[in-house]
Amino acid sequence: MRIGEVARASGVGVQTLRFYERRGLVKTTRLVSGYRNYTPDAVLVVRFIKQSQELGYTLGEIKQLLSLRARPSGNSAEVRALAQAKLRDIENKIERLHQMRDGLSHILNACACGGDISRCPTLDALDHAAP
Amino acid sequence: MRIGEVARASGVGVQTLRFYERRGLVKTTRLVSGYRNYTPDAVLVVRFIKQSQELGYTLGEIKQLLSLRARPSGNSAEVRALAQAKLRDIENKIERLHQMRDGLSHILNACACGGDISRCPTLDALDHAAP
DNA sequence: CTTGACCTGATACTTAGCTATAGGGTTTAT
DNA sequence: ATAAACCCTATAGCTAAGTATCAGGTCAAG
Repeated sequence: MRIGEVARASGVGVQTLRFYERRGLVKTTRLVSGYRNYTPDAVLVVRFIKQSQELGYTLGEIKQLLSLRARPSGNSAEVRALAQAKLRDIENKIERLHQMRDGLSHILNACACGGDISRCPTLDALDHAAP
Repeated sequence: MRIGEVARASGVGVQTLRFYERRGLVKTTRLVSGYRNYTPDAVLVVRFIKQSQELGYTLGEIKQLLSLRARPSGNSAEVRALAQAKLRDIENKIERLHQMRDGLSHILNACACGGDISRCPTLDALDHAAP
């Protein structure tokens, strides 16, 4: 695939793809013309990058996550430790989102203010999301 | 509380607090001297901001989340709709994190590669996180 | 065999979210 | 009453992550 195709399929601009390549997030080969040649897998990688960014990861962290997928030969203990660390991190985020969700859904459902949030007596609910 | 106190208690710099005030995220009153006067609540707000950022929210979105807590008089239907939208957003994030977690924990546990990730046959696991 | 859509690298600009600096006023302890 | 530790505004600078522009090279269709 060429760069424009990948851009359309993954919903980013071509500049962004070149930028990701410079940052080592997406690999390409080159045609004789100099054109970048992407495998269809690149589309998945780019979508993964975008998803991860929305979940609060930086490009540096995402590069690490992608390296777990890239299967470096040897040194599997190190890779395993990284995967474990990332797993803990993800579970941490999930828990904090649960707290936010509970705070918000308290406002929306459990509270006895009859739908009128402006007169809700327990609106410190969101504070549970800020421990 | 004065700005330095709030900064220490919430783990950010005083510049950051002044910046948050300009962006309308943290309210203050002023002493005759011109010094900012914070309520202890500001510490919770700042921590909430930091937590939310790590979960992928921008300051603009966080301002909206905080407005749910600020109890604007009247117009509760609008506030309720916003809360509902944010709730959906949070549940969406939780789901995507679950997918990432499952992909990663597959690598770490369920896979029959005996701990050697570099020879794991099903390492497209992470792709499930990139739908 | 040229036109238009595509690609190249290099460079510069933009936005978000801070962070630092300059030049000064306030408060508190000695 | 003065030094240290705090505060003020204003302005400038920084990093991350793009986004735009320039001056060209490539390729498929007509």
